[in-house]
Amino acid sequence: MQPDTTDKQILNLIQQNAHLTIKEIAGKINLSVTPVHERIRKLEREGFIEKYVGLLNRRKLGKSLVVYCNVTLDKQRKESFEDFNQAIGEMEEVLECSVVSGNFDYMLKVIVEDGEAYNQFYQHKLSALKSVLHISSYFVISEIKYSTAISVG
Amino acid sequence: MQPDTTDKQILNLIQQNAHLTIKEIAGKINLSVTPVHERIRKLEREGFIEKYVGLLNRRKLGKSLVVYCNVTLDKQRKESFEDFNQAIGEMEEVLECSVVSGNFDYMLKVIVEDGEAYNQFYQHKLSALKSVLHISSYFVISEIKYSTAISVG
DNA sequence: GTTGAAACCGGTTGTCT
DNA sequence: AGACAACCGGTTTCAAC
Repeated sequence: MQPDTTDKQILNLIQQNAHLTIKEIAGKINLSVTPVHERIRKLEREGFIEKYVGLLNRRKLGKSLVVYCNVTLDKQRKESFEDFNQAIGEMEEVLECSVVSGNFDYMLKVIVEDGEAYNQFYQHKLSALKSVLHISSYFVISEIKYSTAISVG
Repeated sequence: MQPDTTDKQILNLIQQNAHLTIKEIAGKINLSVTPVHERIRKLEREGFIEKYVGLLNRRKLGKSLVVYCNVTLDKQRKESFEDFNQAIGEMEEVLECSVVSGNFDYMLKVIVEDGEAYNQFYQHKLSALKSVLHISSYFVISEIKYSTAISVG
């Protein structure tokens, strides 16, 4: 079942602020608490809402450096992809990893303390993987925008 | 003030699941509710926890295509950066945007319905910006990992 | 989908150690 | 700083419309 307009309003509110009370949501969309409560449970049950998370300030926690990496694998090797995917899944420094089209194979987003920490990660973890052929690193100098909210029209 | 070990345990739990009750958190770290409650309020007040959000399933909502873009600006133009930053901030398709080191200027993460929607975005929004000199697009074929949780050691 | 009521449970606060 | 207990408010379920 696809969400109707009311469901989409609720989804938009929840992906902005998961601490809104049902009362507050109901007020914003001019409904009473009962249907809002039912709709949220349904959206959770059917998987439109995957999870609720707290977003932390990485700088205050000492994670000042974000790096995007382009990784190319050695295609000659058997099961390169499975090995790589598994290893990446276990690396806490890697927040995002996707297979992409184009000149290289993977796009990664890595978060670490600083340049030295990235050097450690690069040398001892990422380039240490046998399936990795080439890596290009792009250091984030300034974060213009970061959002987890997709546009729900 | 930097978070101590107990604070870090709380932060790790909250960035995994913002719907844990204080009781549940207290149980997991062998404390009673009072100190857990106080610590969370402090972590919020001091900005270690920035916000609480619901994460949606983009595929179920019809947003099947993720594209990473490398954008180069025309440096000759005055105020290219300010113009570009402002325009990007208003584009709902762009979830992440950072200034990066290297061959190009910006790394973007864009989420849209499908190839046709990306084409519309590319032609009428992104490349329509006067400050943009060059764009390279990398389509996500498979998402291996996506997390909002930074490692809090 | 709305209202109202009731039970329940988590958040919140004060007090004591 | 943590434990305990009491209070308050939101959540959840139900019935009736």
